Amino acid sequence: MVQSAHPRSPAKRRVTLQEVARKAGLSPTTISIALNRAPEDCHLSEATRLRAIEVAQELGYRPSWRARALAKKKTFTIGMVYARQAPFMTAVNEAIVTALSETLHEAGYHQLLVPLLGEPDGWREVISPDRLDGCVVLFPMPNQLGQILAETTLPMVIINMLSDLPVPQVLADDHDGTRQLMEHLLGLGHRDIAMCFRGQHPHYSAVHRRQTYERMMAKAGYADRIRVLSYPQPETVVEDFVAGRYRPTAVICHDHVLAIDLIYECARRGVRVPQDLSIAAFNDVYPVEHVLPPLTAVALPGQEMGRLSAELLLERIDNRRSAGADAAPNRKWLPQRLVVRESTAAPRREP
Amino acid sequence: MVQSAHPRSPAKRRVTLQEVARKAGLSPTTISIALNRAPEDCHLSEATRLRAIEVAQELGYRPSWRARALAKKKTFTIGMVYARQAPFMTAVNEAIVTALSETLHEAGYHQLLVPLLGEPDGWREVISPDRLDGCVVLFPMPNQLGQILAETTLPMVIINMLSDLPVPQVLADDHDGTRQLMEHLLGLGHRDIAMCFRGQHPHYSAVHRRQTYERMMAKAGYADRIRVLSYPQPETVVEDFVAGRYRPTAVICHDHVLAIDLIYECARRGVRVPQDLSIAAFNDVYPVEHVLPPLTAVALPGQEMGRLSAELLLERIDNRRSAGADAAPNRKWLPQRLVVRESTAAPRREP
DNA sequence: TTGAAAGCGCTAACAA
DNA sequence: TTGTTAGCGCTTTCAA
Repeated sequence: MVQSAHPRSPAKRRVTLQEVARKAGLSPTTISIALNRAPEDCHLSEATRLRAIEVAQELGYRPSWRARALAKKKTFTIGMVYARQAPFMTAVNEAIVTALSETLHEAGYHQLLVPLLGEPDGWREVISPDRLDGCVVLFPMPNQLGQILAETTLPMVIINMLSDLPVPQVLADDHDGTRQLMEHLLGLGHRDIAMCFRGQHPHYSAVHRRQTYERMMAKAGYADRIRVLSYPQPETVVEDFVAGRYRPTAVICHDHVLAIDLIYECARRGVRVPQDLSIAAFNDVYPVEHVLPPLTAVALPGQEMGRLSAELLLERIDNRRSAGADAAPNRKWLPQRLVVRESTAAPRREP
Repeated sequence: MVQSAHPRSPAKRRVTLQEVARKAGLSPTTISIALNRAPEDCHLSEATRLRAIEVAQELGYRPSWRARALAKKKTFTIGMVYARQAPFMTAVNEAIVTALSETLHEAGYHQLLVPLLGEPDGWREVISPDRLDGCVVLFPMPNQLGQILAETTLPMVIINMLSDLPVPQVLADDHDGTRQLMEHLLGLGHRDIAMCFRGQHPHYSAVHRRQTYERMMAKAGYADRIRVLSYPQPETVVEDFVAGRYRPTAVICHDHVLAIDLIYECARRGVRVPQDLSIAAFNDVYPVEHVLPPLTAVALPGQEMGRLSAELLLERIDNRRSAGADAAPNRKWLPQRLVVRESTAAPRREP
């Protein structure tokens, strides 16, 4: 059983353009053009074009990604830069990353995970035009990253963060989201509305939500009822409520985790939601719809943010517009959507 | 203010090895060796070695990742291969991916996202030794992927799935996890224990959990009380319970989403957990600890799975052992951990 | 101990 | 319309 040199695994050597060219009796250049250029703008005789394609097919030719990357100075790779652990799977980022994948895939790009591990010098190594064609920066952003981003010429887009860098920033319109939520609550007849945070948040969403909350309370004539709670433990809110120290009729939570903790603390202490207290949250992600009662929430436009980010990035990659090409930050505020569920209702009539 | 040719952006041309060599009065080869080899096994005079490093430093030399990839036939990139999946699965994958990132990072590797979008031919393009040094396959795996994996020589590891491919598979020991949970429930005095699935699951976890459940019920003398529920809607379980059609004292849910829906349906219908019914789940991920009552759950060893996968992969990349080098699947079963919380308790005494 | 030369496999400017 | 010639920037024999 002489198996002519390949016993079982034919040791699959790569077929190169050279070989296709030789076999076709054409030059590598010609093959390259025939294979890569669209029929219309490839100035080759139809005969040679087809012959090139045919021979390539016949030999099972597959272009070498590495060689192409070197020659074209392009890796068709976009870095997903993030500090937290695997945020690309995290609830809020999931929709963003999924939409990014889809849009980038259509354009022939892949995503490289760039978790900010180890020393900043290592970050610089990968956040570079040599390794990537562009990058997307996700929340949160460590301080030392700013310097690196400022120095590179790599095209980039910053998602869900405010930055002074002169690059596109895709953001959620929290002023409008909060306005919608406040209108909903005010419309139900609430006057004692509190806003609740867990600790400090330098994030723009915290600032904007708070600003609009306070502005709308004032505009509705309830300036004296403004209350921004910032407890380390959500239990405190319910304890105060039960003890009668502070009894709002509605609480807006800065995020879904907080709201879910609060809703369960209410259940535990016998505070009925929404009869005794309405609860609303930001971030319409699992499991806000699966708790009792299902939460009214403002949804981050994750899909739109992902798609727009990809488009902005691809646009400036195509235009060879690198970082620093813009004079100022270019901020895109995307609208949020209020999803009303059972956790908010009209307050009980005042005694 | 004559700024000697660079107004602000010095148009940063890349510094090459050639240039460093010229400036140092040495050859590119020497510089390359001085920079990349460890001092001990780089047979260069200490003087030249230091000179090379010094000049490289001085010129701000950074090796070209693309050129190196071409020359060394290595991209230091690992593909994360996954199909679009139920959102709740991402929570389970998060720990796995995070641990993978850390271990791979230490070894100098990055991760490329390989969502299985578009046509399988496109998948083959990227799941290739030209583009990647290895890949990790995550659950679930589309049928057409099997063929591609079987044909490539790319080193790989399959996570949380059973496959006939002769490659390493990192799995959770569901027999043991279920045993722990069953011992917990039987120890509490439960006899009418049901196991609940949402629809069909070809996944090994469903099979193993069920097998061990049935085996242990039988061994405890409750063979006649075995009940495997597979309702499309979890409400049905609670409806039956309330109507008295079937009243188990404990239910084991195949996943946390199901358990949370169930716990919530119980609250709605007035079934007290755990007094009337104990509920336990698989997958110890958010928010099982944040619901009322917090759920007893079996934790998938995500971190260990991620780390082991990375190690197995790196090992066979180093050994140049590619797919097909093994004769049979190499399955690693990692232990799960039972986390007891408040959703399980002793059943009420029988009337 | 150091360097010359030949790849790695493709693309792109320029000729023919 | 096709082919020639240089790169792309580094690594790696192998010779000096």
